[in-house]
Amino acid sequence: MIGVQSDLMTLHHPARDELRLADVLHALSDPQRLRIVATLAEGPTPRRCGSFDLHVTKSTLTHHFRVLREAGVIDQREEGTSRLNSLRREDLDARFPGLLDAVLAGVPRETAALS
Amino acid sequence: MIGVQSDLMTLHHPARDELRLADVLHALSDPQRLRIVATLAEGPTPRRCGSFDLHVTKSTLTHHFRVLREAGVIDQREEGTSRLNSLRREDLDARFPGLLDAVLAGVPRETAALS
DNA sequence: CGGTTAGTACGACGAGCATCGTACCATATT
DNA sequence: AATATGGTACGATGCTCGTCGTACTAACCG
Repeated sequence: MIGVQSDLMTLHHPARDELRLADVLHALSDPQRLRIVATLAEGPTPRRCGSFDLHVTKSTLTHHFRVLREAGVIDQREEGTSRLNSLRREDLDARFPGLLDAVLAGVPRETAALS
Repeated sequence: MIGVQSDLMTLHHPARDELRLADVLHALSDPQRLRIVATLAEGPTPRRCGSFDLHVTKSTLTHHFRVLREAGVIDQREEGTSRLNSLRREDLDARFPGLLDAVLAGVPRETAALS
């Protein structure tokens, strides 16, 4: 027991119809996470966790990615030694039409810092 | 000093161009506050704080209204013994076009409980 | 005046959050 | 095998949050 989400379990992603608005908004209500989402939205290709230039440690990064994933904002797939992150655009647009676009349009634009 | 926001000072509302996305999202990331905003959006007339049927105490209510006001989501005006709340629709739409509508459209619809 | 109504202020409590450091585990590369 | 890379797990810390209760103020109604 205890291994509720341990070991070989796949990463938990909420299903589209399980997305809760308050959780999504909370996930987006942090500047670091907003930058992650904005960067993710800049290109269609999934990105490695490490390719985001935020000034936080690796463990903090892991934390933010988990928050985003568990709220259903991003999708994380294991790929070799990395974890590839992508926006769950379709699901978000289906459940909360216009929300993601409105948020992305409002993200302050000093978000350069690509890899 | 100290009386930074005390006594007879008018309630502090951030100006339109001072609205910060993360703060707005955070203000909206609580179920109770989402209900307040949704209820406010139902009619054009400002509402008293007490006219929202949330199951929290008065002091908690006060807290939520302050969070919403300080994030710039609502406007509060003193009116006799009450405080009239209204959505800052124009300001929000100007700074974050489509955001409020997207959020309102996504608020779970069990929000009856009018006065 | 006394009482009611609408709301704030303050203080408290438990929970959660953002952050970090250290330790650890895979998978590659050399 | 040794090292590097990309990331997690766990524990800790300090702050903020949501909630409450009690006490208080201000305005209105008799």
